[in-house]
Amino acid sequence: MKEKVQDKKALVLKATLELISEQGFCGTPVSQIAKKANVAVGTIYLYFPTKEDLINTLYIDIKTHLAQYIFKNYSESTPTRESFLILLRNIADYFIGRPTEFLFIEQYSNSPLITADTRNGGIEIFAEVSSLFKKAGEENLIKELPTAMLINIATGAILSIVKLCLFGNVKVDKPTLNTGLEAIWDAIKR
Amino acid sequence: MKEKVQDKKALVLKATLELISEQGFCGTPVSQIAKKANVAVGTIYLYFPTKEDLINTLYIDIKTHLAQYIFKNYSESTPTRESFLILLRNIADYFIGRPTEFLFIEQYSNSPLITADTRNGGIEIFAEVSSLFKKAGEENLIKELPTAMLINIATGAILSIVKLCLFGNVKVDKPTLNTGLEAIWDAIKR
Amino acid sequence: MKEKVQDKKALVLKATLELISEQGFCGTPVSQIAKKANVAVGTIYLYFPTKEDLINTLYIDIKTHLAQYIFKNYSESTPTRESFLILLRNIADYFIGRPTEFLFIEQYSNSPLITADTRNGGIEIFAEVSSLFKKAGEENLIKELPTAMLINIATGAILSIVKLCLFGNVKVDKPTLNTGLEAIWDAIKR
Amino acid sequence: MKEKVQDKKALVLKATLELISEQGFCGTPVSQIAKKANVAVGTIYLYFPTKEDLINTLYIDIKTHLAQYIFKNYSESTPTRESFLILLRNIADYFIGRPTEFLFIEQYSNSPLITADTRNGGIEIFAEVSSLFKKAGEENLIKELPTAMLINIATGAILSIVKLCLFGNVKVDKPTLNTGLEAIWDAIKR
DNA sequence: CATGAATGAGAATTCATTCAT
DNA sequence: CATGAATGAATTCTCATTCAT
Repeated sequence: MKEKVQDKKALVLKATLELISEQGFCGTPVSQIAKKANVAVGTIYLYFPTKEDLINTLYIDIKTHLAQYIFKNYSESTPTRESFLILLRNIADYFIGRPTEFLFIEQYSNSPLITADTRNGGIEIFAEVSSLFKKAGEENLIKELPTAMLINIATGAILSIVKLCLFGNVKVDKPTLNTGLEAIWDAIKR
Repeated sequence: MKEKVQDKKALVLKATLELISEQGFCGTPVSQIAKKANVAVGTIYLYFPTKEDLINTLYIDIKTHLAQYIFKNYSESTPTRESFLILLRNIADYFIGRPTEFLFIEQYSNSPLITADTRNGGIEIFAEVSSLFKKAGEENLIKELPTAMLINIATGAILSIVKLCLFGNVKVDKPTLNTGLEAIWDAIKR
Repeated sequence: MKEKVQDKKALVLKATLELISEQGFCGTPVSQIAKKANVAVGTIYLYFPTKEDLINTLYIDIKTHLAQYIFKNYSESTPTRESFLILLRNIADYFIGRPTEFLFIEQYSNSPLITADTRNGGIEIFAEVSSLFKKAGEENLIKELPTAMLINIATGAILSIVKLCLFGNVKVDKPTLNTGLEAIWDAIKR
Repeated sequence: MKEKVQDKKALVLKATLELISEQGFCGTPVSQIAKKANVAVGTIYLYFPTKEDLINTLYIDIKTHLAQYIFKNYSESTPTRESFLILLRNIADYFIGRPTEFLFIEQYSNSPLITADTRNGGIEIFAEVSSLFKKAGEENLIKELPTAMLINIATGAILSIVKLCLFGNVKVDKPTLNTGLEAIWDAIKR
């Protein structure tokens, strides 16, 4: 019974993700989402007060999911550089395996449709990542730049690499990708 | 008389840019654009067949403008690394001075609203940049990675730095920014 | 067990009355009635085939209740004028003590939502009142006007007085009210 | 040009009045109003921000129109009783010639759809009528009751008489109507 | 060229009603 | 009897686009 409910909600979110990342927010009527989710239009409004709410929930869900994924195989005891590369690789893996999620995030993280609450809400990756940078700083491994800037350089670069892997004209093989990740480290390291 | 025409067209594009980057495409009716541009609704359709066309034109305009701006102070004879840094700095300068353009590009470069033609059209930066990378490759200065990947790393990083400068919580001063740009070079360089 | 049933039905009718007289028919969803009545939506449809039926039942209920109330302290043997004033006072008392019922009646007695059946149905006050007017006529006490007109003058006036008492800016005290009722008699009397 | 505009607005109001007084507010979709007014749906929203606004405008319009009509043949110099009867007759005439307006007013003057602003807004009849009652009071012609109560008695009665004329089973001829109006005076007079 | 009133297709949202539990 | 999740028809309202002036 309880599973059924989660079922419908999840079906709606899945359909929304697929349609909206391909057609955009205004390009996809709620009716189409309903059809794709095999659900009545009214049912959507049973779980989400608004079409905008749907997209915000989706955003949070993906961010949360990503946050959990990012720390796979990650341990405080691992050497800093390696830790860093693991994080990068996890991000890459996550999105390369999920082109739709990637497109969605790329399109909507800067959209006015995403409320400030949503953008800042959800699980916090920042703290953990910051502590890694702090450790790296203490070990004199990285440049003397504001952590925020280092983080931005790294995330900007990694997402751009993912974009290349997913939609670029060239095929990126594993070793090339790895070298790419290491290049990001080179940007960060002292 | 010809200037007047260009005047109206430009006014419309300006209004569109400002409104759409703040409120999104579906969040801004054509009527609102008309009001902001001090122009009648019908006038807009004199210059642009479609609302979508408006946004696509805007996209091309900005890309073109950026392309011109990018090669300021750039010369083939300048040493490679310096050339590279000049390009990065130009990109940064361009967008830091134009937050609205930046927001617009961030939101719409991955949007289904931008047609394939538009995305690939306009003035070509790629050729010139590629030749710089080729030169750098011949000089053994950069990593043995596909040029596309190096470009993506660099552009991803630089845009992310711009985002930090424009909307981040920390203020980024000139020297910090410069060090950031150099960090990007570090990612690229062998 | 039977009482329980009546209980739920009554709860629903009570909630309907309160909500609908305040928010109007289209302003109050069945779901809201259910919530206010502490009952499931489906339960309402166990007792009433339709939302419209709900309002019609309510209308009949109130009319019936009023009809019973009207003849309090009324007796054929009482002098005509006094009888008349008793009826007026009973109507006033009934509604002044029941603002919600009053609002409901005022709003819906002329509404197309109330079916002809409902409007004419229920307990008949008319017969008894008519016979009072007939008696008054025979006693040469009242004007030579169609009974219907006399009745309309009286009911129009009394309901309007009630409205003043309930929602007017001035407070109406007992003696004033009584004088008002007597004024209505003055309209009727020869 | 300007007339055309007023034309459309007026057409919409007329259609609204006719449909809504017969079918009720929720019984008449905006689309139906548009059809009856020979106007596109969007046009309605060009003049009225909301369906509710439509009904409120209508209410004000009718009240204003009535207010103008009420003082036909009315003059301060006319003897008080006659003045009073003229007012009553004007009200009767107005509504007997406009059954639809009457139905509308009866249905909506107590409806929550009519905002407080609307109910209290528009042209003020009250002042003029009050001064008539004041004069009557000074002439010792009327009962010592709050003016508000006298007014309510009179208006309640006259509207109820109108209802009888319009929808009652008996036909009311001119002399009968006049006697009815005089009966209302009897209620008021000392 | 410029205008902006008019259009009506299409979108988001609501809500009376049903029915499986 | 009671429930309330699910439905989808119907409704309000928006807005891109047109066209007569």
